[in-house]
Amino acid sequence: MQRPFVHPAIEDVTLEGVLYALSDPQRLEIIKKLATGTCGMNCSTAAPVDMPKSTQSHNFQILREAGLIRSERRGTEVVNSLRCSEIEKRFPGVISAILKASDKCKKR
Amino acid sequence: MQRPFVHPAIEDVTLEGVLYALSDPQRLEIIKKLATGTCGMNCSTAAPVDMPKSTQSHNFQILREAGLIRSERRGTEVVNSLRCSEIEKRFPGVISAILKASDKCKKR
DNA sequence: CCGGTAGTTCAAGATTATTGAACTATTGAA
DNA sequence: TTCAATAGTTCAATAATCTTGAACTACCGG
Repeated sequence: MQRPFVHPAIEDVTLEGVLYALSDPQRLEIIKKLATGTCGMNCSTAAPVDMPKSTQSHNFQILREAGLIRSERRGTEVVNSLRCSEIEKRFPGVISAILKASDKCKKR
Repeated sequence: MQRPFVHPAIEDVTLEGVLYALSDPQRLEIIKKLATGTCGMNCSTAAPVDMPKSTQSHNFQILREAGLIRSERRGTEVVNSLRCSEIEKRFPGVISAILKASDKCKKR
């Protein structure tokens, strides 16, 4: 068996951790993509196309440990889903404002 | 004369840069302290007491380049003030929600 | 001109990020 | 059940950043 995923309890989620996790453009892209779909998404689907797999793993780990996503193994893949509603309760307005603002920054 | 400070135009301020700047607990402290006062504040006053001066300079530079503060030399000191109203216009709700949430995280 | 105050710059060591390569786990098919 | 393919993980090495003491610059008051 593989090492199980660790998810922080919502009360252990820190604002700094959340902000840090979202401060990377590629990680923010992942969150935005997860936010579009209603159900979970595997890593390769949620990540930007050009992201190497090892970088994927690393970034998903950061998002997970920040408390932004929940990851579950389903056979050969990992299904990731947002914990936005929890975080919205803990830090009202933070995630929603960031997601709204992120559309304004479409650079490429 | 010393190197003059560089401030990004508000339209060049990026969400990622703002989030990254605020993701450091000590930098967030600086912003919160600046937010309490109505007028500007010099670096040593705004920074946490135990922060070495060179670290101060570095952190203020990051805040400045992220677009969060404006710095002006006034004789021997540097007066720093928030650019929150500009940023609030550019990224509505982001800064205000973060500042509100940051009170919830009083750990130490 | 001197001493003190406020910050800056530099350099070196310590963290952290990035990613190719090798590996593990699971599934579906022959 | 063995094989190959798929989806991620782990490791290791390099690259990029952060942290901070020490030396330096700039300004002010006397």
